[in-house]
Amino acid sequence: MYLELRHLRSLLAIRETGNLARAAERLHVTQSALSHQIKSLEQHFDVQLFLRNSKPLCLTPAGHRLIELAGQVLPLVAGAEHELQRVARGELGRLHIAIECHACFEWLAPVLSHYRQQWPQIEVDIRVGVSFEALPALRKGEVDLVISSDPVRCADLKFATLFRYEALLVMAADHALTRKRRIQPTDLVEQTLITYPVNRQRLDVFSRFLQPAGIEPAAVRQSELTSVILLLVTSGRGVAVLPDWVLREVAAANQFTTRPLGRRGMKGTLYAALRKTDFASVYVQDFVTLARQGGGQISF
Amino acid sequence: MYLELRHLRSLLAIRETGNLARAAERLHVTQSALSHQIKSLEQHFDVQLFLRNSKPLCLTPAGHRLIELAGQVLPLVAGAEHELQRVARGELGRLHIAIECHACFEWLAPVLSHYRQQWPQIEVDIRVGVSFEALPALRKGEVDLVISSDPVRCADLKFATLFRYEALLVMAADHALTRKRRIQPTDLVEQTLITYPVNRQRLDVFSRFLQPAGIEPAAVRQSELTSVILLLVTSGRGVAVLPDWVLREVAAANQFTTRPLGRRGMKGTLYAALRKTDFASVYVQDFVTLARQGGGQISF
DNA sequence: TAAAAACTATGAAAGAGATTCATTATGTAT
DNA sequence: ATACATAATGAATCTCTTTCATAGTTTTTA
Repeated sequence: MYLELRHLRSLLAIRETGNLARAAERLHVTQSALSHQIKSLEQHFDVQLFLRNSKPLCLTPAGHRLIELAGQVLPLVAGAEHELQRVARGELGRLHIAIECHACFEWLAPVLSHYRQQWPQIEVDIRVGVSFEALPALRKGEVDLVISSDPVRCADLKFATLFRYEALLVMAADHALTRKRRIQPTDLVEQTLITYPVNRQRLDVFSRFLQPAGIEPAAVRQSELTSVILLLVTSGRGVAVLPDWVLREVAAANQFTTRPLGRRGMKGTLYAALRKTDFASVYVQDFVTLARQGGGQISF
Repeated sequence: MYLELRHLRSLLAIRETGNLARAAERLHVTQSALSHQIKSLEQHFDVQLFLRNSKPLCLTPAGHRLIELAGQVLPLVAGAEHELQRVARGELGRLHIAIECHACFEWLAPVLSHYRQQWPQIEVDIRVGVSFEALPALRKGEVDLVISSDPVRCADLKFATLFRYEALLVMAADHALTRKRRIQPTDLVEQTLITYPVNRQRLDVFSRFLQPAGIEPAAVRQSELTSVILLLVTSGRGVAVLPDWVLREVAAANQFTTRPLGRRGMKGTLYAALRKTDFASVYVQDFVTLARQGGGQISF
C-alpha cells in the first residue's frame, strides 16, 4: 500500500533518459528528489531497481517489472484523465431524461434526434417515469433531467421553464360536444374518457378538472400510445384530454376537434428539472434551449 | 499529472462500502481525511465524482470513469507488488550465467538441470561468453553470474570459489607421448593441438604453458564441441588440453590417456563472479553450493 | 413531525512526507 | 591523473495529508 503513480512516472522517465539528472529535469524536480524517491522505493520493496555502475542506467529484473507495470498503467491513467477533462469542459457527458407524462414523448422525440446530431458525444437516453419517482432519481444521479409540470422547492435542484401548454379536450369532428365553445366538467358525465394508463393523481383531467367538481365520466379507457388514443377519439369511441403540442403535430389530419377546458382553459407550464451542479453545463443548457424551441414552436 | 493510486484506492473503497465513513475506516484514515481527499480530487478535475444526497453514495459518470480506471489499474499494481515481494524474498529471480570457457559447459549442464528442478521459479539461462566481455556485462546487469578462472579486484563484484581443477593433456591410448609421465612444452613441438575456437590469450595451454616456453605446436585445429575434440584425439588426429572434469565424465570410454602438464601440473581454480548486491540471495547461494558439488565430485 | 442517529463537510493545527540546497562520493573520459 | 559528469546524502524547508473538533446534512426513529 505504498507504490504511487508518481513512482511509475519517475521510473519511466529514468528509463527513457537513461540518467537520473535528465529524468529529474523532465519531471521538474531536482536530481536529489528523484534519488531520494527511488531510494525509498527500493527500501520499501527491499530490492534494487537499477544498477548504478553503468551508463546508461540499467534496470534489474525488479526494475523491469515496475517499468512494465508503468507501461501498462500510465496509458490507462492518461486516457481516463483525458476523458475527465472532456467531461469537465462539457464535451463529454450523459443526459438521461425522465419524462413523467407520456405525451411529452411527442415533442421530445424530434428534439432529441436533433440534439443527438448536435452533441454526438453526449450519451442521451429517455426513461418514461412510471415505475419510479423521477425527482429522487434525479437527485441520486440515476437520471440527469426530468421533464415535469410541477416545480418543487428543493435545495439541490433547479427548474428551468421550457414552455407553456394548454390541455384540450379532443373529440371526433362530428361529436355532440363540438357545439360547445368551452367544456365544463359536467359535460363529461356521459362520456367515455380515454387516458394514458397511469394513476389518476397524475392526470390533470382528474386532479385539476373532474375531481374538484366531483364529476366522474361514464367510462374510462386507457391506452399507452398517443396515436391509438387519437384513433379511438376520431372513430368516436370516446374523448381525450391532451396537451396542445400533441394535437399540433397531427392537426393536418383534421379528423377531430378540440375545445378548451373550463372558463379560461387548463393551462400549465413544462419545466426541465436539473441538479444545480449540472445546470451550468453547456450541453445541458443547449438541450434546454432546443426543448424550448421544439415545444414552443406550436402556435395553436 | 496529479491523480495518484491513493485516490483510486479511496474511490474503490467508497464505492464498495457506499459510504465515506466506512470507507475511511477500511482505509485506516479518518472520515475527514477522505472527505478532504475527494474534494481536492474533484477540484483538480473540476467535476463532481459522486452525489452526496443519496444513500448509498452514488457516482456521477465522471466518478464511474475513475472507478473503472481503478478496476483496471489496481489489480495490475497488486500483481506487480506481489511479484516484487517474491523477488525480495528470493523466491523469484533470474540467473543468467556467462561462461568464459567452453569446457565449463560439461559440468554446468548437469548442475543446471538439477538446479532448475530445485528452483523452478528462477529464470535460468547460459551465455557462452565469446563475443562480449563477461565481467562488464555482469556489472551492468546483463548477466547475473560469470564462471571465471581469474578473479579480479572490483568494488561491486564478489568471486566465490567453486572448485580447483587441473588441465591435462589428452591423447589416444596408443599415442607416443603416453610413455612420458609428465608433459613438457617441447613435447608438443611435433604435435597437432586441438583447441576450442577462441583467442589464444584465453587458452591456458598457450598463455600458461607454451608461450612462456616460446613453443609453437606443429599445427592447431579447432572445434567448438568437446565431444568432437575427444573424437579427434582418440582417432589419433592430435592432442588436446582439457580440464579434468571434462575427462572424468567420459573416462569410462577409456580410449584415451591423460598426462599432467609441467612439473607440478597446470592447476587452477574456478570462481563464480557475482554482483555484491545479489550475493546474499538464497537462490544464488544455492547455485554456488550445487556448482561446488557438481564440479568437485570429480576425483581423478 | 420532532428528535435522534448517521453521515458528510469544513477550518485550523499537527504531522508526515517530499523536495531542495549544499555537499560529498563515485564513476567516466581526456 | 585530473576534470567532468553523474549519483548519493543529510539537514532544512516546504508542501501536502491527516487529524481534531465541530458544524451542517440527510435519514431514521419514536
